Amino acid sequence: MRPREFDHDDVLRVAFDQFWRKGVRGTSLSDIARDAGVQRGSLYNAFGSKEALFLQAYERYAADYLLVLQKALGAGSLRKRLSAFFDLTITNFRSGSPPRGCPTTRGLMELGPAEGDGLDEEARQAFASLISRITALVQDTLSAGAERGEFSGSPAAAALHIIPVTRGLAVLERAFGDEAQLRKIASHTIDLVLGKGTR
Amino acid sequence: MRPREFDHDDVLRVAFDQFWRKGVRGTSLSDIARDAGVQRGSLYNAFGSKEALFLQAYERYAADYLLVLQKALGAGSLRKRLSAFFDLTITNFRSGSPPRGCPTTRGLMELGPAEGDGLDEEARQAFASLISRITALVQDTLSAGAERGEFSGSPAAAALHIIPVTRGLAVLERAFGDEAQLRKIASHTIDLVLGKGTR
DNA sequence: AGGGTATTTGACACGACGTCAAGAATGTGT
DNA sequence: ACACATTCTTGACGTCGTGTCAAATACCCT
Repeated sequence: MRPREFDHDDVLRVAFDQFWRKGVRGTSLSDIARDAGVQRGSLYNAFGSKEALFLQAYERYAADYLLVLQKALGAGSLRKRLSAFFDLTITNFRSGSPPRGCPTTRGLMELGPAEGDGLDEEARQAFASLISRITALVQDTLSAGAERGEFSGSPAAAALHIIPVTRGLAVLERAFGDEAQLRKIASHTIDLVLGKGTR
Repeated sequence: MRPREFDHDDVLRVAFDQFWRKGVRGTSLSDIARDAGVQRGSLYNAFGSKEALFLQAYERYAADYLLVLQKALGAGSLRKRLSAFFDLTITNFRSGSPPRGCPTTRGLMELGPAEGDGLDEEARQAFASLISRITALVQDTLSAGAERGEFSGSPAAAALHIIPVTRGLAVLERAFGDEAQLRKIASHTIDLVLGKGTR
């Protein structure tokens, strides 16, 4: 066996950085190869295809991101936890300059189920999986809050409400790029869920 | 002058149908040309570029969609109007088989601000414009409801809350394809905004 | 009828994805 | 120590998509 001349994880990191900044369709394997100091053909040999490379890079990101979220949601009052959740969400897709947006949301729209290529069903599942896990995390947080008397509604219903808001924030970020607006919506949503509504 | 051999609007309709089903990046001008019975070069001559063609087709869609929305939001109690709004939203991106999703959300992620090409700022503006107009429409609906005593909160704040939810629904539609879930979230959001929260 | 003008048409350049065969470098068995 | 098998690397190739250009074409107008 001939050994690899590059580090598998390094390539994954370089690749995801590009995918995040320029989108999957907007990033060519030549770009990644140049940036990683690897020949394009080696990428095909090691990962199989552009989509497979993206998926591996994305799974890495998703696992890391979940850990960060989990840590941030583990302390403080329920309000503080929800606040931290939204803050992390917004900070995540306002990172970089220009802001890189939400890779999950963007990926879903770029690679999700398409007519013809039945291939990207696997991609859809990867994105859906991260969203599901985040939903579960938020729901657990709400449940814990309910047990401590900080919340008196249905954790499942509330989580099912919070998640689409965060997905919507990702869309609005890209449409308007107005971080203050995002934070306003986030804080308003927390108020609504916790019971200090628009009334 | 030599007259056009095809109908400008026909091409726009055919093009948007393809863009909607397969995404902008996933639709080639050859596809559109074949489907419209036009030579590819003629499209470049008439519209300039793929993105310009998409933008014209999208503006047509946006104008039509706004009219439909406006009509649907014009009658009934506030609750009925909001319900009609969400229903139309969901029905819109559950249309077709497989469901075509939300062209605005997908377009934003496919064509929004990207590193390098400063060109698609125009596209971003088109998407943002539709979202803004829908926001204004919802806000007006809430204001009218407030005057009639059906709502006692801030129309601006409530609209700013409802819109990201609809954007989030577009994302979840693509991630899970579960229409029942979307409708559940919608009805829950109405309850929250109108004051029957999770409490 | 004829000239000007815009449209059509096909060829071309370029870049991207993906495949393939041939070359190169290492571990392994004798 | 040497040869072999196995994997990685490298460059060439095919295909498809975007966009440009010049030549051919068909119509309107005078």
